[in-house]
Amino acid sequence: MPRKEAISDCINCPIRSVSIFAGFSLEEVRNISFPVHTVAYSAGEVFYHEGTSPQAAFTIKSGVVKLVKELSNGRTQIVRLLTTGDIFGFEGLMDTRYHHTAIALNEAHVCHLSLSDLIGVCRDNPHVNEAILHRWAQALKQTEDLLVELGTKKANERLASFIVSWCEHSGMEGWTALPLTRQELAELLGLTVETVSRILADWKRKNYLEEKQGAIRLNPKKDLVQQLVKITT
Amino acid sequence: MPRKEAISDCINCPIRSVSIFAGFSLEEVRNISFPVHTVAYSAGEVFYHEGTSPQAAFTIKSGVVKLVKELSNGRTQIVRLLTTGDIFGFEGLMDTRYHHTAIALNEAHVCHLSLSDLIGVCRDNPHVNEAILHRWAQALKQTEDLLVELGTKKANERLASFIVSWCEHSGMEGWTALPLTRQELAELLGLTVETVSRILADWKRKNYLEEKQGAIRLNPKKDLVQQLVKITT
DNA sequence: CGCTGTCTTGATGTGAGTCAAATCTCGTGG
DNA sequence: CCACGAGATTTGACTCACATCAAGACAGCG
Repeated sequence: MPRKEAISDCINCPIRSVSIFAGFSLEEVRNISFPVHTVAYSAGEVFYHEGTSPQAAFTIKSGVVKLVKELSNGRTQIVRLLTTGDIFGFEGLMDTRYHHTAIALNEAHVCHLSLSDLIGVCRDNPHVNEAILHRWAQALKQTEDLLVELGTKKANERLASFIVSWCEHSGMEGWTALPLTRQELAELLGLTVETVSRILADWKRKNYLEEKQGAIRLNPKKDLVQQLVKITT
Repeated sequence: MPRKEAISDCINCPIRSVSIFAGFSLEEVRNISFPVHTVAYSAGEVFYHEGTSPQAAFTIKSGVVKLVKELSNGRTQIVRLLTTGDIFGFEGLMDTRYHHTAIALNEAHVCHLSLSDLIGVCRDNPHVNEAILHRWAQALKQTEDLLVELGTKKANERLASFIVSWCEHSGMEGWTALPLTRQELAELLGLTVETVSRILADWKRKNYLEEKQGAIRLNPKKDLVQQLVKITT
């Protein structure tokens, strides 16, 4: 799997303001003392496997990444979805194993941060430290929200609130890329492919939403979006 | 609700070694510059409500605490169970609202740590900082594990793996206190009271486990414990 | 253009929710 | 110390949402 690599231009990084270096001055960014590489991964490529020994952490410049846990019996749960600005693999700072398998859902560009380098930065720089703490908090919140979905809602409610929040997250209005297969939606929401397919097909028939090669659009006629949201409660 | 309070004797604290002050020298502990109170809560008492403004964080000296999230429609999800040595309310360090409602499941003794005091300690002391980061990581892992349970397993499997891990957690062999009502087991595992009751009744009939006023014991005859674990996969 | 994998749809089974009632527990006050 | 009542637990009968099994229809790609 030949992968494009390049030294990152941190100074002009478009996501610097949301990265863990957000608190850095230009000066400090310039002084980042270790190499940061931008690496391209294509859909389906694995960043690392659950249980293996952590070498690196990543920041997403573009693309969508899933973190999954797999049971011995083959059942799979997507634990978190990550997009631009999100970081992953940082459990390597605290633990000797990765907690999930990380896989790109589409063409993704990420910054590769070697953990051995990162540990030092993290220790020396309170900004980074705090930034990382914030990310953990955020991840926990996200995970808890998903937990509540799975624990308290039924199939159509889960799907509705996921779709709606996914579309909102990316600005709403118009087409939103949704690089998840039915299978993956199922693995995220604790359902089966068939159930997801049926519900989505139903909504398309009812004109609640449209779908077009990996992108969806909620029908702007308000009451239809409401239909979805209201299910959510 | 009259509640017993007392200034904590941090030096001789039985859980100091697992607390966020674990890395402190005796000297440092002696110098903790703010008052730490030990407070007793009785079963059902609320530490704080989701969405309210954080005033304090807590460390459990004894007892069991549940963190719950409630939906507008009345459905409730227990997000995490906490026991001796665990901390909660620490999202107050990062956010302006508590993320859950915290409730004592039985008589509980906790150390009350004022957040305004804690912020300073946290900033000044890398040990504490790291300890807290560790707790976040731990909480995330725990939550993810529960998420996987809810997303991939069926009723009896969820209940089995919860019971087994709960018993293991507290040393196994013999009776283990289980201060959860059927309702609460249901709210933890995304089930209904009736389902929990039925499964448990069934296991008791089959002699997989015994129950006696808020305590359970897995039947030591190995194959029966195995029954439970094997369901778990 | 055929193949492979994804998606849709139908038929059927069943796990678990719902509703309702009987029974058990335990704390309270007489 | 016992009786009472509120809440917790159990149990049964019934329903329904979702999983499972099994074909087709439909891409996207070599």
